[in-house]
Amino acid sequence: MDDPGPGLRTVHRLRALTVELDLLAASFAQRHGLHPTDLRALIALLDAAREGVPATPGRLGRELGVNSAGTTAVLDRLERLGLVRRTRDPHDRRRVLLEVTGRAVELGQGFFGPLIGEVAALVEGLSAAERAVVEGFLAAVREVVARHAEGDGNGNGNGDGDGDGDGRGGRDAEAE
Amino acid sequence: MDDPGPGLRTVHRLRALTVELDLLAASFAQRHGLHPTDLRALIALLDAAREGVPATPGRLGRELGVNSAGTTAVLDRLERLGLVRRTRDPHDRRRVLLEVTGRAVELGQGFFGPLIGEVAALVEGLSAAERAVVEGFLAAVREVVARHAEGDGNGNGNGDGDGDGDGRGGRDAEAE
DNA sequence: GGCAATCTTCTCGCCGAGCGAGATAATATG
DNA sequence: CATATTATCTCGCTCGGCGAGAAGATTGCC
Repeated sequence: MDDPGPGLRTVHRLRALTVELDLLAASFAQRHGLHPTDLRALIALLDAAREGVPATPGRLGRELGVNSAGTTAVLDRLERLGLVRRTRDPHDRRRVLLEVTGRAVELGQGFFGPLIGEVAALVEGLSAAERAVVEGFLAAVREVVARHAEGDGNGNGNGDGDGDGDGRGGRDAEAE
Repeated sequence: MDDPGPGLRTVHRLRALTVELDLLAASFAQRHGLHPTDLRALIALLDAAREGVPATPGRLGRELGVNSAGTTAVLDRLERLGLVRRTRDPHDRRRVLLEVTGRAVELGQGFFGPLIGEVAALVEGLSAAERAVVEGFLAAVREVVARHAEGDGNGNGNGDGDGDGDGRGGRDAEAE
């Protein structure tokens, strides 16, 4: 029962949150006859649709970290469930374009909707300053995680005390 | 593109963060010959060890949402890798106690160490007030997520939570 | 134009993670 | 002491995901 510093305590809280979210996603997926990967794929496709990025099997597979064969299987399942439709790209007929159906959007809403609503309400109950703190924190953490994810192939030599010292520098690195 | 309210933007950021964390965990696992479930199991076991909670296959399986057969398989793999050791509980000899080896601790440090260090530093660079805001936000979100997880028909009583302090609540869900 | 290199997706065969059912051993309960 | 309960493990099976490679389309080079 050590008492870690406030930093560690917060880290721990954050991790607990992600665990909770994962469990929720897994149980939701199972309840709808989906596998965790299917749900991840669906989310990626919904995101792409929302952002207007054309979705293809290749891109999806890369995002999911799944083989092309596996990607085909995922899409077969999603298509069989009526959540995704495959159409050939008229401009490059090697490609297949993926479009999510209305049903997929509904499903996504069913999963995220209430959750998003509550959390959003929670955020909107904060003052502007508080909100800025939270957003800055999230963006900063994500930036850290992304950096670690990149230096993945080898022994990342980052234990060297990057020294950041005060972690409040410029964040909001990028848009998603 | 569309500009959702500040609430939605924050939600989106949070989700992006969890996705990033998942990918990192997956790639780390793969790099070490582990499966995602193995890594989750290892983390759960390390947590239990840190908190002084006795770890058993049954409890682990419940936390992971995995069958008893699957749990045995997970433990076989971890044991073969020299990360976990099984010993019979002398007080209740049906039980098997799980202890993580030093190697497992090292592995955990290798994964979380640098990340935790940076994020912790980041948190400690915040003022006390800002820290309170962040912690409050994380706790509130987690509470919301946990509530939804309950209503999701998933009976797994993962009360792990923040880890320091509360622990054995005793409210295990076996509503099924 | 024709031929080769390249890209995208899908098919096939296989491995193994995780499930259901049931076996086995130890502990509680009457 | 017999019986129910708890904890873990074994067996057989399904099916998600991987590697290899085929098939169709495009681009580049001569």
